[in-house]
Amino acid sequence: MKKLPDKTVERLSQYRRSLLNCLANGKKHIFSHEIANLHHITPVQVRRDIMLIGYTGTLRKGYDIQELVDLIGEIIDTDEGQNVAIIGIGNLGRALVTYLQGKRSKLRIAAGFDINKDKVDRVYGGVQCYHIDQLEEIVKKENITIAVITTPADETQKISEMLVKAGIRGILNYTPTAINVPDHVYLEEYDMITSLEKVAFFVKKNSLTV
Amino acid sequence: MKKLPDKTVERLSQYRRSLLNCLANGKKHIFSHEIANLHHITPVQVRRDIMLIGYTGTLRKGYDIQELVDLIGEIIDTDEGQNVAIIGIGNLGRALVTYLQGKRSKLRIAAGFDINKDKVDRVYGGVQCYHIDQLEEIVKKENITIAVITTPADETQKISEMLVKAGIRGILNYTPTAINVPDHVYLEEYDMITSLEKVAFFVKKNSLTV
DNA sequence: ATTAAATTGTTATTTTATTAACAAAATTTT
DNA sequence: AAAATTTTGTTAATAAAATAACAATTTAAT
Repeated sequence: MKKLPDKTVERLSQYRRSLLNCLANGKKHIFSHEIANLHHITPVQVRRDIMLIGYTGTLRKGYDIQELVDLIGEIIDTDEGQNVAIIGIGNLGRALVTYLQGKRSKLRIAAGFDINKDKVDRVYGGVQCYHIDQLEEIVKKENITIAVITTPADETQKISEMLVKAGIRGILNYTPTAINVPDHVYLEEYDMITSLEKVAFFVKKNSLTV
Repeated sequence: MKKLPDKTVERLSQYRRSLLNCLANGKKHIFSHEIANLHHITPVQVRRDIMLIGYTGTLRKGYDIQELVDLIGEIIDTDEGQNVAIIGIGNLGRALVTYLQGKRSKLRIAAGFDINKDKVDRVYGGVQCYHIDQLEEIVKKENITIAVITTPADETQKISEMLVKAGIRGILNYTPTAINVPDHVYLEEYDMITSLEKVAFFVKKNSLTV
């Protein structure tokens, strides 16, 4: 398979979620424009994404939802699934646990980590919380490959070094501080304040031009 | 001012945050490559962004941090600031309140909304929580222009219609369900599960090719 | 005083992502 | 049975974003 564009990967994940929804409602087939409407994008983009993963629908009947879901699964997921650690069991960490629960995903939150003694050794939404010092040990034991950093504090770079050392292969960083990781670790960063300021900017701009 | 690219707006917000940090540490000037290092991007991109907002540094001395911060503020912020509502005072909503506190931002979280009777009329991190039925009333009273949807549930489209009706001009949607809004409302959507699945995909891919 | 190094600002190029265009085939309508 | 419509798959065109290239200029080094 040729290299999938970043954005296509993101959209495939989203398609799958709404396709699972359709399946749950007893729907069997779907047209590109239906998928497009669910994600307010164009039907062409949907067809192009689907083309890129080598699936073909049937003319005038659309795509077989189950087949498409399965294929997206083959592309995105690993057979055994992947284990995720949440670093920082604050509000955001707990929100993530909630969001993932019941999503019959191949991603399993296998552990949480914190420095707060009150949180360590407790269970949050079914996730055991360990002290950050146990990181390496637990990452090995639970075969964790992915970490989500949700600490509001500014220890981020230090934490990321611990993660890399422990053998983590992908990091999703929700901290406002950007971090540096070696090439073999995939890094995705997202900053909520920036998103909010972006919305604010475009609201301001629209107000001016209207 | 010519139209700023989306991505430039995002980066300006991020630059400002680290520049404020520098200021707090007593730093007065900064080079493009220093800013670049803080955000692991290239110096060219930094210079280009700064060029687009019409600021010029001094050769061999870099950019005056205070001036740059002020200019970014002029571009992103409004003079009076903007008021934000959080829809859904769950974990994610509370995380946002925490993240914004003490960030001396022009964005003020003016109200929270929920349907849970236990949450209504309480104060979370300094933010008063109202029942969702009071939305229109409070939005007018507090002059709220921006809403962040952080409900995990699937009432999203209905909520977004309420927001539009109440006069909201920009929405940041953290729900996994995409929503439709009229053209005059700016919409930004972000899906945490998708980000996580994206990381998982690239971790898998790297494992295969290495 | 000359040369070398560092740094900005800007234009040009390349890459990535989106949208448009359209042929091919299945179905429906006339 | 022929024509019209719908829908896919794919190539071509456009737009957006990132990177490279490089002139201009200041400072530092020789």
